[in-house]
Amino acid sequence: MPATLRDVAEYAQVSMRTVSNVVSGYTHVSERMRKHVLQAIDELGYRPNPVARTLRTGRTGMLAFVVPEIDVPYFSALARDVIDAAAEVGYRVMIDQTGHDHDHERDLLTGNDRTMLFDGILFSPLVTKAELLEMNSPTQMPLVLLGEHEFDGRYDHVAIDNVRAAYDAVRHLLDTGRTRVAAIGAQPLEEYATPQQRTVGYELALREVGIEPEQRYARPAAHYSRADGYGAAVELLALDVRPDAIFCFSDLLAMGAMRAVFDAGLSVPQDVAIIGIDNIEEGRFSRPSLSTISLDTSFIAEQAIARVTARIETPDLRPRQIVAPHTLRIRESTASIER
Amino acid sequence: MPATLRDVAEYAQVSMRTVSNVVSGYTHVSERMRKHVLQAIDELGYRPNPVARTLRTGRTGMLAFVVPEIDVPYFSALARDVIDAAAEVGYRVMIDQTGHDHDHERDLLTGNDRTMLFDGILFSPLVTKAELLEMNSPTQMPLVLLGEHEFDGRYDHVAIDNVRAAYDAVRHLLDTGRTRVAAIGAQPLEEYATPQQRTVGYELALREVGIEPEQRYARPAAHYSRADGYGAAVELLALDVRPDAIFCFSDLLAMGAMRAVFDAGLSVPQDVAIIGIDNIEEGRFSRPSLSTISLDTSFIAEQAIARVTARIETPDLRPRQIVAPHTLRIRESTASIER
DNA sequence: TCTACTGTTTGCAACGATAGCAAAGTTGCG
DNA sequence: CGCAACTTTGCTATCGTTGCAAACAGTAGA
Repeated sequence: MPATLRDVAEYAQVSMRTVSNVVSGYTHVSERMRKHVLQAIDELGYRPNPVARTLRTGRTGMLAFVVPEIDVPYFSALARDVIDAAAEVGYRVMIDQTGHDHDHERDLLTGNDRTMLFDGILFSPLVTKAELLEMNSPTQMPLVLLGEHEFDGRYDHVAIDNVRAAYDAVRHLLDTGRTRVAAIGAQPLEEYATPQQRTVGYELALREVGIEPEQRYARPAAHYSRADGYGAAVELLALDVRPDAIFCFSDLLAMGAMRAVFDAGLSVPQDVAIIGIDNIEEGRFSRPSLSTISLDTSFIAEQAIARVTARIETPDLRPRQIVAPHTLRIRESTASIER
Repeated sequence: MPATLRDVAEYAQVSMRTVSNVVSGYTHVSERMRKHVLQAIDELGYRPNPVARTLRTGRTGMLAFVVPEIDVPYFSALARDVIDAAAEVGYRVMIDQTGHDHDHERDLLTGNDRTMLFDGILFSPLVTKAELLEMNSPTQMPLVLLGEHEFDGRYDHVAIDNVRAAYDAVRHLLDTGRTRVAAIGAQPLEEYATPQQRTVGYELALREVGIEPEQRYARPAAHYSRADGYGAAVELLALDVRPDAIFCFSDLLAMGAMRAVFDAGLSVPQDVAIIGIDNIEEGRFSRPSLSTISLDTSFIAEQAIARVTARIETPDLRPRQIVAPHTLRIRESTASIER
């Protein structure tokens, strides 16, 4: 049974209020009293109960970082930056994995769950646009969306310019002399904004050099996993006119695609160039190393934290859309080939 | 301002007590009344405040999964299984990254921090043995250690047999005809149990076939990262008598080591065989694919959850040490070579 | 010496939900 | 009609902490 504030007060022969003042660093406490109380605290091994404190103050000092799958390298890398950025401003971050579970996401947003344990939420959404719109309203929990951009201004967002990022990637492939550029990661459902936008960028770059996008070169991928990348690439390589480059919507897809190329007895980048998006560390050590679009995750994290903390202080801020920078990282997987 | 129990009671014209009975599924409530109250709850959008409930009942329904770095694939994969296993028994899991920060770990264990927000902790520790022993005592928070085994029976553990796992890995290298087997991952500080035990297994396997372990073939690694694996492998390859196999204490080290071998103009497995531990997905898609010791993470997760929930119910259980199975996964990186 | 003021300390209530208890009201059954 | 079982209620206490305002002490100025 841990010691409470009351125990300390009785033990030190002072009022609970004074003990509380000492604990929370209230200014008007004499040095003598402070010492006295601190000693009592120490002797009883007292620790403030954060639950009680939260009930009273309404603040938990914790943020939730919600992702579909924490074992996706991009998310875990981002999580790390988010945790660091939050620590800078005195918040702790708990990671919550929704696991492609719409119900779980809905619970979070509707406050069905333990949401009130957090002061704010950073959310990398999976659910559809329309659904999201109505959800957060009942709780009014400060919320910042990461990675999605196409919601109509009702929430704060931090994300890259997906159209531009895809354009830059494909443009790079074209610049190295490839002409049959395939894509992996398109989504049939139009509720998912990110793949939509990346598809737009992909087609834009192709058309700009006079190439009409071909339907059969655009393969869907359900989960942005290595396995999906592998499977999609196998299909692409089986086409009668094989692509000479593949733009993958994520590095993980690209890792799978690379392996599929090798298993087909072909070579990256000689036969097929490959580029991804995310700049995960795995791609720097792979063979060949993976060209990619690098997202500035620490920028994203810092902006998101700044935004959510601002909204905690001032709930009625106007929502802002923040665009994070991205840069092309050219590595071995898209090396130019002389013919 | 969210609705409270009192609001619901007033709105439905019933007592708070009755509302509480409905919410918590008390038996003696008529069907009519239940419907009536539920409707009021729905109309007001009432959600029980988990903080208040926790303060009253002492239960949060949440577990903390504490890891040094969430962006280490092994940890994020384990996190996933832990979350699933916990969901099975009605608990939610929050991931807490300590980031090699001893203070943070200490805070958690001493209850300095927000520990009381959780009913129990699953802990993949970083701190030294001696420190750990004293820490948890003040809080008595149910605690299960993952991945470490050498603490003297004061806590529940779930971990593989590290000596045996290392032995199996090295034995496999020897079986494929390699004789100069190096290791990456030893730790100079003896407080870290896992590397110690893996070193023991490594040396055991060597001696068993009459090879005396050489100091220069055992390289330390501070962080079990790709970069550390790369650096250590570069050093090994620069030796006048180059090793023909490398046993890495983690798959991540192995990925770095593989890249170092290629950068030195050599080949895996022809010139140097490489094996790791963890069986991360990355190693199934890498080129060559990585032989490894596979840990049964879902077993680890299930056992850990079973243990911590049991301890939540019955705090005075005798600590148990649970050994998780491991299996050798032979892939391309240790293929036999004919000479 | 008395007032004014700053600085310290305290008592009470409240945060929102739960639990125990006893009593009051309702219904069913013989 | 009376008794028992079932429902519903009001009241009060509790979890541990902090906000508010008042009370108290001590010192300086008039």
